[in-house]
Amino acid sequence: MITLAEENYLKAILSISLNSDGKVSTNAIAGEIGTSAASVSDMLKKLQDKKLVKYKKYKGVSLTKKGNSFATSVIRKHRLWETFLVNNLNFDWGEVHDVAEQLEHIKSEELVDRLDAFLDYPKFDPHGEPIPTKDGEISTTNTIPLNKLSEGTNGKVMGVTLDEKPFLDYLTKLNISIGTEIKLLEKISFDQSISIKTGNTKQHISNDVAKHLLIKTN
Amino acid sequence: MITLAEENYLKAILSISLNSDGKVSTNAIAGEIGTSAASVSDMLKKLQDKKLVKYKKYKGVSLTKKGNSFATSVIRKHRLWETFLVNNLNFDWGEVHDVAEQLEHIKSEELVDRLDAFLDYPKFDPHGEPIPTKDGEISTTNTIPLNKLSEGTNGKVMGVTLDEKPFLDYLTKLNISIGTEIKLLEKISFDQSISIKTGNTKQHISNDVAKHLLIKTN
DNA sequence: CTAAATTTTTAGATATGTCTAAATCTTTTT
DNA sequence: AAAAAGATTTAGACATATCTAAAAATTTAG
Ligand SMILES: [Mn+2]
Ligand SMILES: [Mn+2]
Ligand SMILES: [Mn+2]
Ligand SMILES: [Mn+2]
Repeated sequence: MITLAEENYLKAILSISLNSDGKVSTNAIAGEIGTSAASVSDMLKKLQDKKLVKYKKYKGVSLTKKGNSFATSVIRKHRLWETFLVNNLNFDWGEVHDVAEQLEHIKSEELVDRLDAFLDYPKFDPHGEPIPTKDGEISTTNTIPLNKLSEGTNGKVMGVTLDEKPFLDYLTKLNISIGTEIKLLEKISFDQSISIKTGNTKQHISNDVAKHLLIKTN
Repeated sequence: MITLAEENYLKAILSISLNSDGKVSTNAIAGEIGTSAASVSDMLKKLQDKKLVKYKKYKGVSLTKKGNSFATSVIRKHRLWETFLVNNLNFDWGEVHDVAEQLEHIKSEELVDRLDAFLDYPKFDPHGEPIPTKDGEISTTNTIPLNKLSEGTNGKVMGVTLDEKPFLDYLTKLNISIGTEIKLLEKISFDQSISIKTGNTKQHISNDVAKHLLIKTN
């Protein structure tokens, strides 16, 4: 049996390796989970014993096929639950992440399958993040983070890569949500902050915000 | 914070005290949870420290107001989830208990409220068991266990007091579900087994089965 | 290529929840 | 009212998951 803590470590390792390449470091995992590097070291040994990761001391870690499959399944459950919460229980997109962190650990294949069917096999969650299929496929989209676009480019917000409430509340305040058309007006080289136009209003946002907005250019 | 294990103990204490009176014994809890009496002793001390139970060594335990409120809330969540699983995800009534045992521990008041509204404030779960209201009211029904009825009585099945799969599968095989009209034909004094008539068919069931069927007489 | 800085691991504690075996308390028999 | 039986608690272990502090390895700088 795989425990809740183990699931969270596997998910963290997958998340990190999707946004970087090569082996995942102990410190990166500690940062992602909000725990000490010592705890991570301990856990990596256990995951190694269970053949869920490939781990060489001091050399970082990567998921085995089995580990990747578990991690993907947890992300699938997380995103399906988020979709349910927003679509059916009328939660706001900023309110669902914490509850989904709990629901993702409910163990029942049948439940996930039926929830998926009930939701009519959604491809993306309320944050525009792709929902892995039952057999572990994660669809990739040809989107670019807003901060990587060049000045003058037009595009549409397809998703966000952070689903914490303060961030999403700020986006709501900026009148930005999935589907919003955005034009990148100007990039300030001093701090990489960005001027954008949405509808008829100009706004200015930090690089930290821009990098979490996935844009599909027109 | 109340832990998952603590919630299960409180729920067990409430369940037992609903079907008996006076203090709840250590052994009864151990039996209900499927754990050792030693573990129960340990836990009762912790629950006492948290003011969730009133406990005197060797003298049994009872829930405080606070403990009762938590326990009721867990049962409410359990039954709401079971209702969701049957009504919306097309689970059979025998398949939902184990998953609900997990879902009942998800912590989010908002979630429970919204689920309740989504289900349109159901009063009973798929097994005919009453769903406590948000403020902890558990409706009582004027039903009698089938084994307590006298010969010749007619009635309707309003609920079951056991929701394990083997039992519910057997009921399905007997063509008995909630709403089924039953006539008690004969009680055998030797083993308290019972002859019944449902529709046009006569069947014979044990006392063990009959006692878990709640009947409303016509 | 050494020395300093950083990262990672190990050592030793702590908290939770469980177990078995032994001790103690309570209830039932005789 | 003692002895036996039964219920309950305590004692001592163990597994999981976490932490801080110290040691060791690796990486980066000078
Ligand atoms: Mn999320
Ligand atoms: Mn999401
Ligand atoms: Mn149930
Ligand atoms: Mn039920």
